Amino acid sequence: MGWCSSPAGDRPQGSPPAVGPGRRVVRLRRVRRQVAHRKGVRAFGGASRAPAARVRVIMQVRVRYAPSPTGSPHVGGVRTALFNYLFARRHGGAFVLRIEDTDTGRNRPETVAEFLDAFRWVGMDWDEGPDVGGPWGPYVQSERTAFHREAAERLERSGQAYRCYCTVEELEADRERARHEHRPPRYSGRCRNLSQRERERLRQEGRASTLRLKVPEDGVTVVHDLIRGDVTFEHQTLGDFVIVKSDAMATYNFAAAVDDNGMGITHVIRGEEHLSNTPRQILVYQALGLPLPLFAHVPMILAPDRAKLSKRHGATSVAEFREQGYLGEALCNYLLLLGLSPQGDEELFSLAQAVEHFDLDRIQKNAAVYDVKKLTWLNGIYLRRMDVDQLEAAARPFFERAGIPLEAVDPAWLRQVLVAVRERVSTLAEMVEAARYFFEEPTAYDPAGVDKHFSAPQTPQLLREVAEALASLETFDAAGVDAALTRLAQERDVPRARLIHPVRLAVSGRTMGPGLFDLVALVGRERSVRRLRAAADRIEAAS
RNA sequence: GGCCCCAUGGUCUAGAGGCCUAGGACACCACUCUUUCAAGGUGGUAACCCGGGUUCGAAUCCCGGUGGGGCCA
Repeated sequence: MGWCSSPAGDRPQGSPPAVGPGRRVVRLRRVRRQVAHRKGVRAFGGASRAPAARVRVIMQVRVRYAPSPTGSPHVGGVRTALFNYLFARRHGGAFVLRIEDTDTGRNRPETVAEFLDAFRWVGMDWDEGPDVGGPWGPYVQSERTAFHREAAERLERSGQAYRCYCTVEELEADRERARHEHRPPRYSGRCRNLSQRERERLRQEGRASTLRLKVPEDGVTVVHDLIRGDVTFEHQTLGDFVIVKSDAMATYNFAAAVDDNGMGITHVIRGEEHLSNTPRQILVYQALGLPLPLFAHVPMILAPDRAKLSKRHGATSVAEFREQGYLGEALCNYLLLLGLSPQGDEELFSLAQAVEHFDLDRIQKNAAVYDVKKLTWLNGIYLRRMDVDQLEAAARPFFERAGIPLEAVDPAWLRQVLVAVRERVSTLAEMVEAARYFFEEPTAYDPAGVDKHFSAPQTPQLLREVAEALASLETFDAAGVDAALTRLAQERDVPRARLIHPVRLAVSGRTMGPGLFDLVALVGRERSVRRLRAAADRIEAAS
């Protein structure tokens, strides 16, 4: 059968023993399997039921990310998608998106667009998906129910699955008993060997039924995980699990297996939370006589309190980061750094560069806690290195949203402001606030600054003199402002700093910001002069 | 409760038995640059979960414990 699993004692040839696979062994095995794969030993067919048909084709890598549209995409999901994307691009394969919308209760169809949006924003594109279509569709699970039904019927007909008429109460009681007796809470098998007559009688009673897969009572299923090595599950602990619910919908494990096969997926790369489900899916593949894909379970991302990510942890949804002024490229870089280590010490790289170096071998096994501070640091770097035109485009919406309309603003001047201001901020949202006084009159002066720089008795007088000097300046630019202030400081025999600090506070309302001469030059002659005089007035009025 | 995964500073990580006096990054602290604040530069504080083995030698391999996480309903 496939390369990934085997009943007890029936190990595929060429597979090394499961005992203590060191990292090195794992890698060797990985290479070997990859080769088998490349040779295209077996064709992955759509609904193909002829595993005997061996076609020599170059096997194309096909991976998928399959989100459930039940909420906003969060960083963990996006990172998993990123890994899939990288793997596909690295191996010249196809990256497929499939929407798993069969959990009808919690579905929010409108979030599908959010997912696509988030993926595009971090820089991914995909070869097949609900929006672009493709030859292996449909790409929405609820439209694939016919495949699930067909597969289920096949299993029922062949006796590999059976109808179970147990009621919820009965199952609950079983589980309770198992818990008391410290046994695994698996299905009792009560309906497994029902006679034709008994089954008929229960049906007549009007009992709802589920379809369960017959799991071999003994033996094990081993998952040959590309990241974790061999993981063994005893069938004893699995029990006959439900593959079709009483409402005729396929369960997750069943639908996922049928669809992954039906869409020609060769590598299932997904979050670690699915590792425990994998033996069930493997059992489905085997019952159906389908070749197995390769599995790789990537570690999860945890919130700072080490719990699973959830809304109460603040910004974990990609949309929130975006609204706070993080850059898609920066988030992408950060997510890649979480759980994946580049070869050298260089931590800055683009998605395209990551493709060059991507290797499942370098994915960490343990869950990672995300740290916004590092993301923020990275974002600042991206902000500072960003092309100015792109910076302008990215920043505009943030100004508009902050109530600073930009229609009347000269784009060239805007870009200069952005460049001056981006040196000292980490996000676009911060940038807007840091730049506010370039667009609006300062409404208040920094209180600490007032104490420090407005308290000297001669300050109002000096500010007025600076205003005069600027008003009569020949060329109003940074160098001119610099010269004017220096000259005035000499004439009044005060240190330059005695002028610079009050002027900064008067013109910007703040004690920090870009170099003062650039700042004044950018604010402009008119407004600078006006603000200097206004500050002088206010100081005098207050004393 | 059963099963599964995982374990290097506060956080992300390097580490494939001797290159380890455990390396890098964020954060933190100090210094430096400077008209302010940042950025930059320099330096610093800080980790192999615990206990047993195996070995001449263990962060690294094995076993057990502890802790964290996940799945099952």
